Amino acid sequence: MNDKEIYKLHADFCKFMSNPKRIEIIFSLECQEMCVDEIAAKMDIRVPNVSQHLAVMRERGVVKTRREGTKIFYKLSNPNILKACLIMRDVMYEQMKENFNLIESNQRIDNEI
Amino acid sequence: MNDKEIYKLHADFCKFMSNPKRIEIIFSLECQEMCVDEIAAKMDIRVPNVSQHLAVMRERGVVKTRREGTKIFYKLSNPNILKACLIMRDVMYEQMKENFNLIESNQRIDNEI
DNA sequence: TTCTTATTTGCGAAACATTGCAAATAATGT
DNA sequence: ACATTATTTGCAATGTTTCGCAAATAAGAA
Repeated sequence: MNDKEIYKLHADFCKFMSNPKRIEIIFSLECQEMCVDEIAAKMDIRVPNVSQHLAVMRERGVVKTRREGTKIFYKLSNPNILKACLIMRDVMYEQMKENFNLIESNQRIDNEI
Repeated sequence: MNDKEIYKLHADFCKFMSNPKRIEIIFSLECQEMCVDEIAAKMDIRVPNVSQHLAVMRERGVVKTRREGTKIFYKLSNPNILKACLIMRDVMYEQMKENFNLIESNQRIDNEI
């Protein structure tokens, strides 16, 4: 397997991170297993749509399933997936704070001119 | 700002992770600043294409720039971005290893039948 | 100013992602 | 077998991403 193929697999594995609904699903599964209709109710979106997003993540091994009667429970396959999401959220928050401070100090300069 | 808006910003900030070329750029900037044509040469893709990917990341604050004459040097805005990428790559490698072991043990079972 | 080098931008074509809805499947109980 | 509940799948419409190419911009040198 060459470098380019690894980068492709890596990007494909991380694809779930580029969609707000999938990010929300990941955070919903932080502390508990949930089944499709529970997630759909919590997020207030349609069941087939949730199922489609979960399918994307299950195919890539981001989430795992466990059947219990007619219900299928979903959970994160690895707690480090949540860890990576939290790191990225923190970096984003830092970025937002810095940008806000930049605007603040520019306004101060503007007032002084 | 409500939950849904945060998830949207989060997904947008992580968008760079869902593309193999952008992942490769992130790893290229791991230890050093680089300018557009250096990255293009290293990756063997066209300069405008690299510039477009860098623009996506600069707009979102994933990379920062520094001008030096006609050259513009790019670097990661925060080392934790690389950390998150490395965590995801390791999770993926673990997953691949598990899947491989599953295939191996199924082959053993197949031979025994 | 004109030339050179480095980078960005605009735009169109092709590929891909997202969603809703209806229909299909799957397990279980009557 | 039929009904019920939970989930998935197929498909079409719409929206988004990616990429190549040509043209535009930006800094510096001749």
